[in-house]
Amino acid sequence: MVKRPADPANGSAPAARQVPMRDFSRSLPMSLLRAREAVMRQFRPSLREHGLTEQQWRILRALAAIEAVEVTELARTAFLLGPSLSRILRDLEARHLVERKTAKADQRRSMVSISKEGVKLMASVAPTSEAIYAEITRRFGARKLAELQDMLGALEQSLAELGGAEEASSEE
Amino acid sequence: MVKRPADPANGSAPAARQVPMRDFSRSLPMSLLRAREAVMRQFRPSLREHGLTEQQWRILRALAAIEAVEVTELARTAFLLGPSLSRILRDLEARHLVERKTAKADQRRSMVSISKEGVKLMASVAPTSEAIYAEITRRFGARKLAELQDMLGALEQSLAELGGAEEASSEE
DNA sequence: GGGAGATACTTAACATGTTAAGTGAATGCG
DNA sequence: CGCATTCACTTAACATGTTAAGTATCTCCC
Repeated sequence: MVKRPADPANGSAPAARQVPMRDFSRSLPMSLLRAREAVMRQFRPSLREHGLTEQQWRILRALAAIEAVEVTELARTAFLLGPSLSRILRDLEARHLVERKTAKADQRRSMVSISKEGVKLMASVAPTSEAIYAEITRRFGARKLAELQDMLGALEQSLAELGGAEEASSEE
Repeated sequence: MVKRPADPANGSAPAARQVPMRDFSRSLPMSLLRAREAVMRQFRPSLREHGLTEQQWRILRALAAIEAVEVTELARTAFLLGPSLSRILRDLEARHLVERKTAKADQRRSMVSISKEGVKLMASVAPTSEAIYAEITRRFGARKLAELQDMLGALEQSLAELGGAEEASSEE
């Protein structure tokens, strides 16, 4: 707790304060990151008790709403990159929480679905999860929450057209 | 592009549609995640061209504003966990982008500062970075952006008091 | 002044993010 | 038909997220 007074005379003077930029802590990415972390911090303990990570939970939730999906489609729904999903599915399958079988019409595709055990696990997690979400909603305000979600959606839209990778010029 | 018609008669019926929950894609964590990803997708290519990851850039930015900081304080500013920061600092130091020296008064602490090379690198990245940020602001609207940041801050506040880990009961 | 406990990191171990490459299976077209 | 492309994943490799241990210092109090 002894807040030491910085001591700038600590040797040679470092080369700082020379590139003026927006206050870092108020940048949009940081705001979004902190907000999301604040939210997830509420859920993680509960998920952890049930042996699930955030991403595994996302996958189960995505699967719970449908009969079966292709891996690629699931990746889009759960917002995971292919490689991550590939690994996680391997593990979830080993734990018998999801099932997978190759599509008959196209041997490249595999259809993924949640298993009975998976459903059971979800049922045991969902109540707590919903309760936490409800508490968050209560604290922040349902109206404000809806408003926030709208703005986030609008932000996504604004940047969707912008693509996001075509501007490299000097290398390759 | 051949949108296959789901084919639910693909064998045994999977066990889905039994745990009703909010529409997954509209959950707050997902909204925040997607929004943040949409934003970062704009910055990553530019950072990558300069051989920096998002987190490395965060660290440099945090350091640019001050003379020197303790690692713990830097972790808070750059919003990184200790272990991540420890690894990244090791690498940034090896690349001579940051400097580190143990505090004289307390051998446990080390003071981190950005190097001249680090400043130079920042100077070469900052313009593009600022331009991208400006474009995002233009597209989404400066007013809405400020409003969004306010809401995100408010959300953090709402959940700050809630702590975020004291509710485990059955284990340990 | 010496040992218990708190501090400030660092390591370790495992899971995911991210990009690139690899693999086997469809497709298109000459 | 035959083969180059495209597709739908999976592997690989490296960086970070996340939690738990480990290590060296410091502090405090008897």
